[in-house]
Amino acid sequence: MTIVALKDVPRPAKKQRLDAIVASAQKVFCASGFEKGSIENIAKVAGIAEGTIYRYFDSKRSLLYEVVHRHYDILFDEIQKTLPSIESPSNRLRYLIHRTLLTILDDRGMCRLRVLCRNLESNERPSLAQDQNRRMADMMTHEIKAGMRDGSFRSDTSPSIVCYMIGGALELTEYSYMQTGKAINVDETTKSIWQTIQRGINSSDATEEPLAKLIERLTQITDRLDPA
Amino acid sequence: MTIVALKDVPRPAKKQRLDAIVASAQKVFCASGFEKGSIENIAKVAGIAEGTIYRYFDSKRSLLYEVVHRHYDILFDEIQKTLPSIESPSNRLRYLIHRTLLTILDDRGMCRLRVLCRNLESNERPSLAQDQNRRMADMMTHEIKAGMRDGSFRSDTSPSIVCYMIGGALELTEYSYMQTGKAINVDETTKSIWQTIQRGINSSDATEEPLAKLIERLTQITDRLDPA
DNA sequence: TCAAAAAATGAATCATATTCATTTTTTTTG
DNA sequence: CAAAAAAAATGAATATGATTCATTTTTTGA
Repeated sequence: MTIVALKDVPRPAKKQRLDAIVASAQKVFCASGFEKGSIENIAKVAGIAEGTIYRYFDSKRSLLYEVVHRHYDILFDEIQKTLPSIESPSNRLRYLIHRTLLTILDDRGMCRLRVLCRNLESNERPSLAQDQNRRMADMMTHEIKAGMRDGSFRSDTSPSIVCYMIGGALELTEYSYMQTGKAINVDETTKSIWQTIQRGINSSDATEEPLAKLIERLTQITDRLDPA
Repeated sequence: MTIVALKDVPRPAKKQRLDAIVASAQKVFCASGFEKGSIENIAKVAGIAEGTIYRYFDSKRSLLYEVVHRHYDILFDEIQKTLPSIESPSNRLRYLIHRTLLTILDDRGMCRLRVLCRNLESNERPSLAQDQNRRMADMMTHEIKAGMRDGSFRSDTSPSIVCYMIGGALELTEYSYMQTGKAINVDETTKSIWQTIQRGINSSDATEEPLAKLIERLTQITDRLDPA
């Protein structure tokens, strides 16, 4: 089949065409995966020739990167806007967990692409994909350090390891959702992750209440021993 | 170049040839990665024709799976032998973390293959690669549940999430090592992961020591109030 | 020793990403 | 406005590398 050129319809602006290519790529990659999703198909969906895609992108892979990059940009923009309105490092960290889980649940096709991007063999520079992960890791690390500074987290906490634990749990949750399609209970999962982390790194909390009671008792006894 | 057939050298046994193919594949994949490591090259290293590989394996991918599968078999065999000699669920869980980190540090090339296998697009059955992860996850889950039963871990622990947190932290550590090549401090990392998890899921522990001191004091005072 | 059967071979096939000479459209200029 | 130059798009041709298969070589066993 040959595409009939309607001479009266002007070519779309560069930006528009770029957007169309990225959108088609997202559709095709989400539906068929990266390997099975062919350039031929993407071009067909965008209604253009294969060669045209290569006027906008170096390679199939850089097209994938652009799809994922745009996706993360939207997510991070929203997070940047929300974070300042949340009170403590503790609550902000909890929000990051919760928000990530919402993103995962939002679109199973995108899970596939995110996971793929993370682990695509990157012969290239430090790769865009990793940047995105580091960006989230940096936000988490930032909150953990803030919490350590203001005394709400233990000072012997290793920010990077805690960050790995949270990030890793989220990745495996995403992976499981991608594979099984079984919906995540976002609130429940947030609670589980948060609870363990919190107990692990909080300065006091759990210990505080029973200790306070004991001290109260001690004081009563002391008062009796030493009456005014 | 044509390989000259020396008629007097008999063909190696099937098992031997299989092993040779797998060994060559491991060498080539570790050195060049999966995409760049060509069947042509693997055949050359094994000293056989490309076609021969396809008499032993369906596809390039199933060859990769076999490489990784054998690697995990060796690891799991050793773990199975060691686990029964370790005392409590707590200590066994700690051992699993430590042992995994040792494996990661052992061979950076294999990190590449493990990571790759985890995230290769699997159109196939529940895929071998996932089996291996599940196997480790099952061992961890088993210990966590045992700890909950015997009262050393909190009963409101979510085994799967704790497992994700440990496994995820290990995966990200591996990933980081694979990318940067910066050696992991195995003992230090084990301690960091374990400390956080332990505080997060242990029934008492951290609380115990200060409480014991308080009780000691209380007893002293009571003794004074109530002399024999 | 010779006829099957099994194994190995490597040239041919196939599937796709990528390139590039040609065509179409847009912009510039006289 | 028309023609020339520049920019964009095209899709057939190329390149790469996995996979197949008709043919050759080796082994088996009667």
